[in-house]
Amino acid sequence: MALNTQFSIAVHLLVGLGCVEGGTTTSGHLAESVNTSASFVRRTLAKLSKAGLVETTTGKSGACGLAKKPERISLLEVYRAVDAPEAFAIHAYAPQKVCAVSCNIKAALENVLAKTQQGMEASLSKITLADVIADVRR
Amino acid sequence: MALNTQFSIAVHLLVGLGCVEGGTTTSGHLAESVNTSASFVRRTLAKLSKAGLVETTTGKSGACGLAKKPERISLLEVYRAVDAPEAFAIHAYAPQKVCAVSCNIKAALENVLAKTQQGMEASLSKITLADVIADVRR
DNA sequence: GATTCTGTTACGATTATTGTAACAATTAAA
DNA sequence: TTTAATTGTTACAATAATCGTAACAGAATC
Repeated sequence: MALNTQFSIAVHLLVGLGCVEGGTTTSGHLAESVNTSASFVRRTLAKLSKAGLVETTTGKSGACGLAKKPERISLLEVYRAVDAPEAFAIHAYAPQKVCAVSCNIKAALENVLAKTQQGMEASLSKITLADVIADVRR
Repeated sequence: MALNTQFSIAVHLLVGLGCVEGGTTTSGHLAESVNTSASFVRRTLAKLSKAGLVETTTGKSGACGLAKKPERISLLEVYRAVDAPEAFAIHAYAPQKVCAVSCNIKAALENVLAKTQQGMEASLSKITLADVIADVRR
């Protein structure tokens, strides 16, 4: 499997929960649909649960379901819930004192990252889970 | 070093080239400023060169310099030149025929990725290398 | 009390990225 | 003409991050 697919899988899981008969199912069934391990599903669901996007019940006949209507879940919330990686990473380095670029580039790159991140997040905030579900059903 | 720092390093290199006395320098000097290997610098510079952002001369007293004025280099060009990873990756999986979500989610996720990518790239396109250089000099 | 879930942790396998080294090609300088 | 210094490229090892697997505690139903 490719790397950094947490967000993608999280959306898949939520769409699954939004489409399933009765509105709830188990991590095992979700894992089949996503084709990954039940354990990874549970780890991801736990994050979504902590973020208030998913409700779970433990114990026998425990299950997972959406905590909110799909119309009220934006993909930005999902992105943040699974703490997916940022738009890009800034390289670590020991600034060379004699080099102005080396000393100041980090702050400048952080500005660039902030703007890039904002652009990406603005797009994510405009898409709701309901949009994705509608797209899947069509 | 953290992963996926290609874009960040590429910007660092270009800022270095934009600031250096005389406008040109060698991969060895750049590597010192970035604190990475000269070889990785050369690989990255080669991509930037193929994209027309950097000019290089080989041979003894070979060197690298910006191919265009910093005002005319957008960070989107840099991003594309180093083929940095996309905003997120879509997980690979074998669609389960009985599951509508599993069958259709991929296309829906591709739509999401396209929009997210657009948001990110729009932000990058608005920042020029000159902006970053000004930020470093300040 | 047994069963069947979730939540969590630990650890190994896998994969992608980065570092290192080597060498050919190129050009200036000696 | 030879030498030296540089880029461009490749191959491979080292490193780091992600993902899969397994195990187990806690919880709730049967």
